[in-house]
Amino acid sequence: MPELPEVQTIATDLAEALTGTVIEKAILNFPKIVATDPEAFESFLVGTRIEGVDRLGKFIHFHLNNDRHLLTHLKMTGRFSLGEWPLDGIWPKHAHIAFRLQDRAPPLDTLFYCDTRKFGRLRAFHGNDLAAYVQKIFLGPDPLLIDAKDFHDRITAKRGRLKAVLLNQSVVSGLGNIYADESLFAAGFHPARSAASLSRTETAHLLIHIQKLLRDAIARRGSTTSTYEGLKGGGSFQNQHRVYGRSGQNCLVCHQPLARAIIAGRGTSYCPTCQRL
DNA sequence: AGACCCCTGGAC
DNA sequence: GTCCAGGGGTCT
Repeated sequence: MPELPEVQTIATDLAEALTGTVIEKAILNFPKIVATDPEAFESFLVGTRIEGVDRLGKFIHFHLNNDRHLLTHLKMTGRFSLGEWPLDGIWPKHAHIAFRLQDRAPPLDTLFYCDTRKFGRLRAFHGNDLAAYVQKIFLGPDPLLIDAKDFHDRITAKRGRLKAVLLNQSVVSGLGNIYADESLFAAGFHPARSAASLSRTETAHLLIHIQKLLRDAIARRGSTTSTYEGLKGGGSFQNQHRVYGRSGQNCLVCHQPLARAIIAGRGTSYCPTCQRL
């Protein structure tokens, strides 16, 4: 499941592969994957040039010319791949959109959006509409850019358990299940602790661990799991996980068994000894 | 805060 | 066949 480091890796790779490229043609194989008007989607894109690709929380943001924007959320299983324009209705498995790239030769003349579970969504916007959409969903600041005071104010303003608050994209945008569990372990906080109870010192400590974890994970091109695949293959940060996917195994610090709970509706791995309420 | 929903594939 | 994976929207 792509989270901030995986989405960052994909966006960086897309930017390198596609900046300056014109979208010659686009076809939808599964219209529901487009959350804005699917009828208008293809003509919106035809002839536009990709001027850059970056990340907005867990969204991938394609900057197009003429103040047009394409926002993609990969959710659980979305991915991009390069391939050959589908002839005779033959598409790669789980490919839902094809973007034909100008001045590229087969078999790499097409960008595909693929998504096994079809949870992901693409949205096409003109500039002002993009800003309005980001406001509408209350997308919070990036955890890599936020300062300690703003982080403290946002975390402690929410009632609820700390893990649930970290996963709330309107508090900070980009953390998912893996990096929430890993950062709580690294910082020594119990996932069920009340978010509002953290002191200034504690939120500062937590933020330092979140940022270090995200930077290390980006440096390793993210975590490869059963469902994440980047444009150029997976990352290697899964080898650094200390709690995610390890419940029942022993804590690498205190050697007691890691526990599992459901918090915020998500499977949660933590060390009951090292992470105190 | 929790339940359900959107979906598919892999583990058992 | 049943359960599980879990981002995020929606409803209670």
